[in-house]
Amino acid sequence: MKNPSTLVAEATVSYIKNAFNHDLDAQSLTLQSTRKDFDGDITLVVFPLTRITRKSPTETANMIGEALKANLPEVDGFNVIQGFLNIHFTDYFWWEQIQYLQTLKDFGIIPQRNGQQPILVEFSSPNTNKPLHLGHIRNNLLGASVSRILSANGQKVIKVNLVNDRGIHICKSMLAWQKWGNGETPETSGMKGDHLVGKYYVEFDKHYKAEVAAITEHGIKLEEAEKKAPIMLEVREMLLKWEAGDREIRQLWSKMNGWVYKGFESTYQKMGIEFDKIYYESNTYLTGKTIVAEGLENGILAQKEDGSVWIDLTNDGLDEKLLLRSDGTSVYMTQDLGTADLRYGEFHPQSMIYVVGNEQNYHFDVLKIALARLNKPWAATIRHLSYGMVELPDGKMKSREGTVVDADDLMDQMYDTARQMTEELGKADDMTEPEASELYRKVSLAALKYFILKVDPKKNMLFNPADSIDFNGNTGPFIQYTFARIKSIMRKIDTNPADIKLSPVEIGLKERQVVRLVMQFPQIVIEAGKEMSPALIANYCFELAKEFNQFYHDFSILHENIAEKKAFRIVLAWQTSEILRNGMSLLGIEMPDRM
RNA sequence: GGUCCGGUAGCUCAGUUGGAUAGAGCAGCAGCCUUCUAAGCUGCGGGUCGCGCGUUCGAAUCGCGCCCGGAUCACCA
Repeated sequence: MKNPSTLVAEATVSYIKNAFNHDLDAQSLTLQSTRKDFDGDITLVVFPLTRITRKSPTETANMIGEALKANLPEVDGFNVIQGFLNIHFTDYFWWEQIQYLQTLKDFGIIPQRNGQQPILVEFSSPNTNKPLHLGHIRNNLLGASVSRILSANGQKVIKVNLVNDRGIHICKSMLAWQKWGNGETPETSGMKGDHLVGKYYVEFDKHYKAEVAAITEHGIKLEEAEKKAPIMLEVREMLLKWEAGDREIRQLWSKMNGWVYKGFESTYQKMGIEFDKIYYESNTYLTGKTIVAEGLENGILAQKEDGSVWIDLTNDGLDEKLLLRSDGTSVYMTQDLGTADLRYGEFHPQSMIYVVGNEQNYHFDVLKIALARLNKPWAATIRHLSYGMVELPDGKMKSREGTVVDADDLMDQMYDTARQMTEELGKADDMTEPEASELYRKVSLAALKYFILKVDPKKNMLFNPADSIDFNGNTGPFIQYTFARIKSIMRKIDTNPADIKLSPVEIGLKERQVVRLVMQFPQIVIEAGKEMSPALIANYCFELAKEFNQFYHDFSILHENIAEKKAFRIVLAWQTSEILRNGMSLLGIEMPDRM
């Protein structure tokens, strides 16, 4: 079934061909949805065409309008305002669209195509020295949502997580626990494992800062003091022991990481995040070295006198970049080269997407070029989904300064707010306790997820802990509420909306607005996939919900006297709810049947 | 300093390949529940789209130059 813009575009092209013997590219036409304050469904901007017609914009628009009306049975009228041709489609056309939708399942969602290479999406990628915070939430929600959106575009998606489980920062919490932990465990302390480990990371920093301060008082420079602080020397030694495979250290490492994983697992579960495959840096960090060694052999890379290995990217407008330290240990870039190569070998994906903050844009520029130089042609398929920081009113979150918004705390707070608000409104009065708590969970998560995902990924966004996330207006709960209202109507009828027989009806202005929006959904899904932007889905869902609410307010569905109209409205409402459910599920948001 | 990203209403954000009078939400004010759920709907006020020049029928959108904010340019990750 053709959509209105395609119909208009094709008819316009053939008219221009017939009347002016001019070949026009359908793509070059500017077609847009007619603005609300004008009468019509789709608008053709005719200014660019006046060069061909050699007539005024108004004349041109009128000519095309007449031609469309004559040649397209779907078009029953038009008006021209200053070079804008507003085309009006018949009620029957829109009615037919809805009738057609009735026969479809999951309109706008493209089923997975067979025989395709998968797309790999890496996201989350936490460090095991502290619990997840709001920044991680944005990362996780984006990664999960983009994965769903790509799936909805017919792709096979593999979600991977790369856990940064080793390194000096991990040793810091280990050392602090060793020194001051008194054998404290999640069980004895009653603390979630990741929070407990995070506590010792902060503890380390506290002692470290004190030591540095003490040293600088003796007139020693800060830079030197930072290197010489005894606790820092100790932690470096611990890292060496770890790399040497020291039994005791490895055991401590496994134990504390185990606590963290258990903690992460519960946070992920609350958030509704899951992965197809989890990589651990401790298992992959060595493989990058092999690639670097090969590059050295082939003369692609250069070794300096001290033994460090570099790649020269000055020809690409970048700098020289270190790939191996002089002591032979690997850096972040080294292991990323290795992990990428491993993954490519394992899945042969058509594309590898990395959901990583924009602070690492440079890193990914280097990664792509470095891999290409090292004869990995698939480097070109790497895409960095770079997203902006989540900022607090007084600037960036800093874990060491305790200004982070903790993921678990935030979700708990949201849950409490949802409960409080629901109770105030009396919405859960006739629900059982499990039903009610399930509702609080869905509503609070919707508020949080929507709040984050509605913002264009590449932009920084602000979170103000003082005024908590809204449940009214442009929010997740607003859309859920619209859905729940429709569900309530559906409970009152005894037929399955899919089975309702429709006959042609007159379609009112408000209904028409809803129908037009409904029909746009597939295009939005495609666009969101191309742009890797859940925000497009979020904004669309809001618009649809708002439009439906206006219709709902102005007209009755179940009390409509004319049977054909009533049937049409029921089906339209049902379609709206299906699209809201499918759209929101692309954001990882669940819809409650009642609220 | 080099590179990249951003600057739209008091606040948080939309604004498609350049198109009509720049839109929502929140906050403020004023209304709407004997009728399908008021977490809703309606109305009002609120703007030098950072600044300037240019490109053209037309610029928040494209180009150039400046101003402001952020990120990054580590033998950190």
